[in-house]
Amino acid sequence: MARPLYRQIADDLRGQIEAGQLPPGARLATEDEFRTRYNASRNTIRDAIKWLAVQGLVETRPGQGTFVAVKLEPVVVNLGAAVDNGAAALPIAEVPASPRMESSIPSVEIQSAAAPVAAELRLPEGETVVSRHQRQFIDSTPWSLQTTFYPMDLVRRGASRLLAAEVIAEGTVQYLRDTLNVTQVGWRDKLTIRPADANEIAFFSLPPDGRVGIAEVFRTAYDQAGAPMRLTVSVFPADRNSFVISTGAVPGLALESPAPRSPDPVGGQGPADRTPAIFALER
Amino acid sequence: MARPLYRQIADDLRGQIEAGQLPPGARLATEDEFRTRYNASRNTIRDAIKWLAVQGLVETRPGQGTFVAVKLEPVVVNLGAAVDNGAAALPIAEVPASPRMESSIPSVEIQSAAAPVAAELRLPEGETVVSRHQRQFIDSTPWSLQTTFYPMDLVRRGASRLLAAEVIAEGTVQYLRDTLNVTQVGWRDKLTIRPADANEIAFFSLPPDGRVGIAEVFRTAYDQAGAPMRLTVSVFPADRNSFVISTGAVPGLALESPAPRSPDPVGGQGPADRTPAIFALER
DNA sequence: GGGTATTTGTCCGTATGTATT
DNA sequence: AAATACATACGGACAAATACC
Repeated sequence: MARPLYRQIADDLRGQIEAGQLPPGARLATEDEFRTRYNASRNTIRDAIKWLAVQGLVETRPGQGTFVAVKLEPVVVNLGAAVDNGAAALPIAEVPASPRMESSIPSVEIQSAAAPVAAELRLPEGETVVSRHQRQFIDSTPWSLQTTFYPMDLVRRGASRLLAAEVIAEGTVQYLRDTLNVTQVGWRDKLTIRPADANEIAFFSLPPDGRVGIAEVFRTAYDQAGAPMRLTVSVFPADRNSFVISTGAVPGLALESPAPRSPDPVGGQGPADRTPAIFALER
Repeated sequence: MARPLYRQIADDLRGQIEAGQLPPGARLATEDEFRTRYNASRNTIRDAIKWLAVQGLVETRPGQGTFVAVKLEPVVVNLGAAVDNGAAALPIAEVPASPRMESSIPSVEIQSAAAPVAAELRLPEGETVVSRHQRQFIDSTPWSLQTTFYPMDLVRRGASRLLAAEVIAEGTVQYLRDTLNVTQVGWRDKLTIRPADANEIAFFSLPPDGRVGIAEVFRTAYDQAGAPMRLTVSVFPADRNSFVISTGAVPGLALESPAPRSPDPVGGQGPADRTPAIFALER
């Protein structure tokens, strides 16, 4: 047996899909039709289709049939300088009006820091932290889950509004600078891909077999003393998001050629704390 | 039927794995043992194991058994300012000596630009480009595939060494500045997750069912005129790499507190063109 | 190297359940 | 309610990969 039969069938179907004979959204033949077409048993046909399904090439819908997967237009998430440099400095073209992002009211919890959180905030494991969790939507469809952790010490020193389950209108970066003279001078983003958990599968309506990965962004922000002041963890379904980082002088996404970005010291202005990433649809 | 039997079995096994009863690397019982333990048919047991395998929780090895997957230590890929700002400015701790990266000799091709390449380089589709492809290894294990595209115009104007199938020792950024006075002033990285293709599965020795995604980084670099001068596409298996982006003043990964990064205008120094990402092992 | 036992992989057939039209 | 189509579950047989003697 050179290649297993179900793989030969899968490869044949893959060829038809990639050649465009079966465009995205098209319905494939039924399992029974394939059974006679390929002279194979139904289970073998199902193995072939499952093979393609795991790779995200097709999806099956009970009672309806099997369909060529539609490629999702990726949402572009900006990480790095172009974003948090202050909204005023952004070329307007990078913030289109059409897609509207909404955030849920934050839910606030007092937690003991798990190991990854403690490590990023340089706290002993188990230390008390404030967690502010929000769900984010684009055009009412779930887009990301976001949790920000603050050391409890900030609250003790007077930043009591971190405990309020409501949006801090001026942004927590501004609030912490006004209240405690704690200024955000930079941050580090770490992006990792990992399998989705049950919560994420439910919130994002992902296929239940967990084949769609999750992009998890840890944003650790530092104050003027070089100490971590917050950790924001954002998660996005990996199949519908891209992440862009601009460094140095980069022309805008739009047509005009902007002036090279002046290398201002990066301050904490802007809405960096409310949304760790400004987004833009592409194409 | 509340939940399908194979899912109940899978959930039971998942619980044992997450509770640590079955540590990473441990061998699970054989299908036959599970068959009696759960009083189910072999195919049902296999469905349960396949469900876990798609999620990367276990892996099966013919003739040997089923094993709890070992989580790979992620390699950290730096994107953004900290890297291309010039190697001399890097805290030494970020470039550990232990893991050694090797690159293959570049293979050079003259190609007609596919749509994504043409779009990034702002060329008409089908325009001629030079492609320089390299395979990269860490400690002799495959780590990334990298292809850089240059507009053919650069060669016509005199950068003929782009056609040589050999490493350009001083770096192509330096070479293009010396030869054509084309200076790299910035770049944009775009990271996308997509399924692995057959080539990538073979090179990286990924599980053949394509459940491991690929992180694809498009780095478009711009010259002093704001025109794209090169496009580097790097691909990494998504299950064993993290990506970090530092913005503003960020303390080094090590213990010492470095001086806040001075906002120098970003030049094209350093090995940015040979390796689009400097790496560091973490933990 | 060869042979054998073990274990997973492939393939078939059948019956019944569940979701959708 | 009926028909259609995929999902679950069982059974069996043989192939292929691995380990061990």
